[in-house]
Amino acid sequence: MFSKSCKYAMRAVLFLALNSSPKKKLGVNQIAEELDVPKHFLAKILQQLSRNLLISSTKGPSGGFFLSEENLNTSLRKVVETIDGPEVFNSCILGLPVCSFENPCPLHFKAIEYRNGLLEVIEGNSIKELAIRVKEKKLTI
Amino acid sequence: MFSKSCKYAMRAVLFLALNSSPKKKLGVNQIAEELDVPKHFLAKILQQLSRNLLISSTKGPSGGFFLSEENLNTSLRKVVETIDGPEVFNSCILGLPVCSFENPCPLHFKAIEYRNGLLEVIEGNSIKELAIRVKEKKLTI
DNA sequence: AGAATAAAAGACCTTTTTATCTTTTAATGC
DNA sequence: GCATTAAAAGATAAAAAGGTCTTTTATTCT
Ligand code: FES
Ligand code: FES
Repeated sequence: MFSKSCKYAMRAVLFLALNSSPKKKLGVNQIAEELDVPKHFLAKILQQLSRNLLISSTKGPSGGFFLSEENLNTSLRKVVETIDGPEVFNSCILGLPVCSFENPCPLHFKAIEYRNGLLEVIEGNSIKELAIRVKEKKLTI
Repeated sequence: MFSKSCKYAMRAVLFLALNSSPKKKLGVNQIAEELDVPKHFLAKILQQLSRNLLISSTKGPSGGFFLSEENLNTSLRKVVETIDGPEVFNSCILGLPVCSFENPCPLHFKAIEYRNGLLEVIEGNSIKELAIRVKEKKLTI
């Protein structure tokens, strides 16, 4: 479903939502260590998210990555689509050139159900809301 | 979710279920052309399935690939697991080292629902049954 | 201004996946 | 037995994904 980059991205964003703020920025090192992902690779991903204004960052001493209020109020779907492209939620699970109700593959209806279920979670909630849920339900990221 | 190889494999198997029989074998060329997939690549995949006894084949003139009655009565899940490995339906959608009820990620429950829905289709039906459904409902493969 | 810090950017490198091409082996029909 | 056919097998190559390292740029603090 999601590329590794995308998985790292989602986890990092949730981690930032839970552990950073405009006055408490985190360096790649900390994030990478905490999530146990390769740090240079994560840096690339975070830069990409930053360029696309999905996360915030400042350089220099006491700089780092964090989520602004605006960042917190967007959906994880944007993060996913920034990394894996807009087609992730729109392509046939069997690889047919188009996924449609008119020309469904044998897995289409189940697959759609699934995709919609996931979208419900990552689009129906803001990053802030997801982070709250993670904390309350002690979910792992 | 599935690798390209796996997608080709699933489609090819369904295609064989619909268009071949022990007395009507199909060559890679025909299958590849019909499904519009790279033929040499498909050949490799079919060989792998054949080695694992999920499809049948004979060499020589009037040889080709086909499904035996036994092949028809197995599940697509075996095809999937032969190509993509047994972990496809068992790994965390966010890439956490383990996927479990005890340590769920934020997408765990929705993801599980999805996976189970897909499994229902590809494990709850034999390849033969799936093929019948494809024909009746005019599904695309 | 200058030193220190941390992200941004860019150049590489490695591995895996996807794809192609060639040679070998087995079956068929004459 | 020989020519033909088609899969099996193997070797190679191209592309994409994943990962590392180095240099540059911006910021902060002294
Ligand atoms: S057509 Fe295959 S998932 Fe929609
Ligand atoms: S823990 Fe992530 S899908 Fe189960």
